[in-house]
Amino acid sequence: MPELPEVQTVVNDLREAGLPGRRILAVRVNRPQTVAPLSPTDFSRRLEGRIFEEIGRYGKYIHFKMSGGGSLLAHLRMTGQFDLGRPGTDDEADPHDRVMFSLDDGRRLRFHDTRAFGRLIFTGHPDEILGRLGPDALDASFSPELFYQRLQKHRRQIKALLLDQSFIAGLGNIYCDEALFVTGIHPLRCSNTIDRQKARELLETLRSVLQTALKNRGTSLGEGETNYLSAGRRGENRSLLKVYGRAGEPCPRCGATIEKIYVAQRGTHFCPVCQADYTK
DNA sequence: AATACAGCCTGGACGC
DNA sequence: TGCGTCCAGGCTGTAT
Repeated sequence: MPELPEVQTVVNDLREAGLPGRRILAVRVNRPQTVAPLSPTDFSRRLEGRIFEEIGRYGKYIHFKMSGGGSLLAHLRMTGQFDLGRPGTDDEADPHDRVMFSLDDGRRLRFHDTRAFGRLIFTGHPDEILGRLGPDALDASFSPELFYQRLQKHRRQIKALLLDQSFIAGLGNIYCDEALFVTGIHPLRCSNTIDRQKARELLETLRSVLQTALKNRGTSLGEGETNYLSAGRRGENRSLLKVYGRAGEPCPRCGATIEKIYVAQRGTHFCPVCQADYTK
């Protein structure tokens, strides 16, 4: 499931595949909800003729800056994938291709999304959406001191807070569990009980976990079509996960049994010994 | 302010 | 083998 490293991998792959500079000749919307709130007709009309100029990322959003000043914001949610390849025929139509862009070099950019949670938003004012997000987790100007100050402003379960995109942008369920384990912080610990030193350690660990995952092209968990892929390739980070998806297995650090609980309605994996410092 | 929960989806895992 | 049931998860909107 795409979090920051997976989204950044998609951005890198689309850049490398030469999407920047390509002009959209035609847009086909197979699932109207994917491009809401615009209608399929408006979405298509407003994008046809524009050139993909730059591709960036903020949090889990992909930000395509288009010629003429508009922006296409893409959120992959659970199963969204971009595939930039040769044009296909209708015979090969995939029922999960939600939107297709025909490009001026004969290729086709497909937005494939099995579970259909993903969104493509065309807007002239991307800041209205991106401005609601907290600092990007990898933004170097987001300092440990600022992170500490922001933790102090809330009295929330630390994992719930890290998952909140308006607090810090880019983290999801997998990398939160991993970073809390490495730092030895219980996922239910109250955010304002984390001291300056521990806050610094947590932010540095989060970044280290994300950077490592990025080097491995992210985490693919399963084998089916809902599995994360970019440029047709799996992410190779799964074997490095220490607690996520390992409930019932021994902790790699102390040998205690990894537990699974629910925090903010998400499956949460942790070691009850290494992360025992639970303070309400 | 923090939390809970339904809703959006559907493949895949699991149990019988 | 085949069928039914439930789970996974990001995010939004609503309720408590």
